[in-house]
Amino acid sequence: MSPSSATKKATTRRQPDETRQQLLQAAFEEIYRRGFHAASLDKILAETQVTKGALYHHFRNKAELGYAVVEEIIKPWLRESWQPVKDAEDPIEAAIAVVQSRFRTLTTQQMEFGCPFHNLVTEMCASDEGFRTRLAAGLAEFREGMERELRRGQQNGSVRADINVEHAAAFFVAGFQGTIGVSKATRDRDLFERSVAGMISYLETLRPASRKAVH
Amino acid sequence: MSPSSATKKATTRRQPDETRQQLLQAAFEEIYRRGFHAASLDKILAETQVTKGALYHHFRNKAELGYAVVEEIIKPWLRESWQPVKDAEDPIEAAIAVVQSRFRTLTTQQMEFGCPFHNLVTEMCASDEGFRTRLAAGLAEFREGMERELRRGQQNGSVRADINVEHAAAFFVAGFQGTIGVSKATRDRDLFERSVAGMISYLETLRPASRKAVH
DNA sequence: GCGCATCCATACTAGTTGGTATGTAAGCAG
DNA sequence: CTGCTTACATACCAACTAGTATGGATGCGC
Repeated sequence: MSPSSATKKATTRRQPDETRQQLLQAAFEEIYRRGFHAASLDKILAETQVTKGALYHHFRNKAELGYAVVEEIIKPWLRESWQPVKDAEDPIEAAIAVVQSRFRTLTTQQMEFGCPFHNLVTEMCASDEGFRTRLAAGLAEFREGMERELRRGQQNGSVRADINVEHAAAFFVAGFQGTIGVSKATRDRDLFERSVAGMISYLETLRPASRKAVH
Repeated sequence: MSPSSATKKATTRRQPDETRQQLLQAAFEEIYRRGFHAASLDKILAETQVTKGALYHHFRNKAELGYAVVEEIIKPWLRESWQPVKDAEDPIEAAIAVVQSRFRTLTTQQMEFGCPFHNLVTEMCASDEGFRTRLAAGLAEFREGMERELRRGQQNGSVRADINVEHAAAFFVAGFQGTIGVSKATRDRDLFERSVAGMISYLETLRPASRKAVH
């Protein structure tokens, strides 16, 4: 609009990669806030100042845009979040740290809108196979990573040898998703903290008795 | 359709209560399967053979219809599901039984569409305060009931005295919601079972050592 | 400079949505 | 039977949706 705020309108040059990234980012925000169905392409275009022709040049349809958001934004973010657990020698300790960090840095807005990954799982998996397979793969990656780390922990003695890592990993993933999901309804920070405390207590039960309450 | 199955078209009489119930039931099904946003009033009307005038006579708008579904169908169902825990002298035992029963009776369709309560929490809480307050109240009822029962269990010795019941109840509710939510994406019955097993293991840790592995 | 694929802009459409305006028939009170 | 409220029925609409048709500009290979 204003000649001074020249983004790419003024430079008149074409930057397809940047255009695509802008669309992805705006689509992520819109989907995160309103859900995929309610997300409006027109709103995304208005936000990015990109035209419909450009959008449909980069993405075949709305679903493909959503898939790209999952693959290129949400999944990498999920991987990054749990990276610390992979690098730690004590996976339980690291998992607790990630959970606590997530709680401490949780903004009001994040509590309001929940987890972008989990939101899409709930909304889209039943009606769209393209979303379902991609999201299921993301969950599997998360869960299998947790399994691996728990096994590693069993070998180095930081995780009890008698627990079933498959059960524990599956329930941990579910408990984490559920904790954020529930807090979305209550918007009660204290309640969220209690659930987190419950989860941490659970994680503690996975450690050998000798190591309990170390942190 | 068939003249024998005369509902209210043939009897030409007016049955407002029944009409309302039909609408609620059909709305529940539609919302459960497609989510609230994607749920189409026209589809609900086509399903029930009720006209738009009738619908808007009974409900002011789509949101009010949704609220009524929550209050009159979903919440009572939630209460009923966990009733056994309230009547049992060993709440952990009872909770495990409910969870296991829920797993055993889970249909393919239920795994596909998830938990109607949790679906609405995820989809609507951020954008609609009417839904949020109602759903938060339902969750609070569930959680507080669990707290009560755990406290009672502490008194009669079926629950460890040193656990924090507020933490445990909050995490249990979250873990349960999360378990069903995750299974919606994976559609993997074995994985769901693993998560349930993980949850049961967690519940076991809430019992006194003397009572462990009783069931 | 020429040709061509990539990249984007504008205008438009068909379909669906929730919601409303208006009319009418049932059924109870009197 | 009269009158009024409840309970519907029909027709319609404005808003919005994703998606498309088409035209033009950019920029790179040659």
